[in-house]
Amino acid sequence: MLRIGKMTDYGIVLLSHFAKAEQASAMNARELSVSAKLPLPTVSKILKLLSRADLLVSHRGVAGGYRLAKSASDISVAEIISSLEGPIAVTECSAIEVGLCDMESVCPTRTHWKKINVVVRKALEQLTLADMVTSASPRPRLSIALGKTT
Amino acid sequence: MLRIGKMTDYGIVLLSHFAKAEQASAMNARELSVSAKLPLPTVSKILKLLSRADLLVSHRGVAGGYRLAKSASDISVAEIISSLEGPIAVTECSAIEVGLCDMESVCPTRTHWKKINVVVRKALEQLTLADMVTSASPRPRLSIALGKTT
DNA sequence: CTAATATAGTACTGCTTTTGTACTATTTAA
DNA sequence: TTAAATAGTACAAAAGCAGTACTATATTAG
Repeated sequence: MLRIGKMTDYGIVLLSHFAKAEQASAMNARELSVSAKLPLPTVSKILKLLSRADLLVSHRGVAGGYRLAKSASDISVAEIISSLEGPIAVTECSAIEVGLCDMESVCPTRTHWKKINVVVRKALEQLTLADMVTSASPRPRLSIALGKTT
Repeated sequence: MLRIGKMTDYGIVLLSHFAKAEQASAMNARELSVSAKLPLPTVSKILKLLSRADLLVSHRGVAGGYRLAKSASDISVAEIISSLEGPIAVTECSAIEVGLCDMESVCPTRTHWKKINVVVRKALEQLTLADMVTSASPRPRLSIALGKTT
């Protein structure tokens, strides 16, 4: 089913709130919890992760809060996913390097994941937070050209 | 982490065996279990699913077994994934239609998943089983052009 | 016609992952 | 100095998935 976690779902929702009110510099976790109707601890957790990944800038203290670290069109969906769920990889054995998976000698084509990952990651890098907020473009026109190097 | 289940992993491995020996009409579950070094019950389960999805053709009885239903270049990775894990969708609320998710009024951009799904699915439809078997093309040259309809 | 072989279907158990929460520390401004 | 807000860590509960076993059905061989 190619699942991405709920955390990423929430993350995009929260980031969308920032993107829509980009002028309002700072929003704190409680405000967002109310406006997004998500539990506060969960919101805090996600905002934390997003700021650690430099998608949000945090400001602590009394009048603190979070704000978008860069323009919504400069934040790719790939970035959002990898900050909330780790590197984009379809299975463990292709996240890092070759040679970790001890079954590599057994299965002749465990390299297939690398190919799949490349395709998926490229696709997600094209989508930005700005695209997510745009209610227009019901179906983004998309063409993928896949040429082999052989 | 964008996880796809192990079942799909195994499925691609098994299908690769068929693709490599495409002339050998039929292979049964036990043979494949040995050559792929995967547990027999698991192999059976996967082959069953793949044949139900018309990627393999089954033949029961004494000299029975499975064989590829069509050419490896006509089997897309998207097909393989959806036959082993259900429809390709990143979350439940975008698998089918709009209107199921009761939070749709709350979150202004729950439609984001639809956009993400379209991009990912398109990407996976481009990759075929034949690509998986090709040990050449270490990094498939890939260009994605994304134009908005607005 | 019977027996042997192989797939088809179903149901169940254990485990891993992920979600969600709570608690404590640290920073900042009034 | 105090209050407000983020940072960090640790943990418990729940959901999803992997893997196995068992039974039924079909097909071929003798």
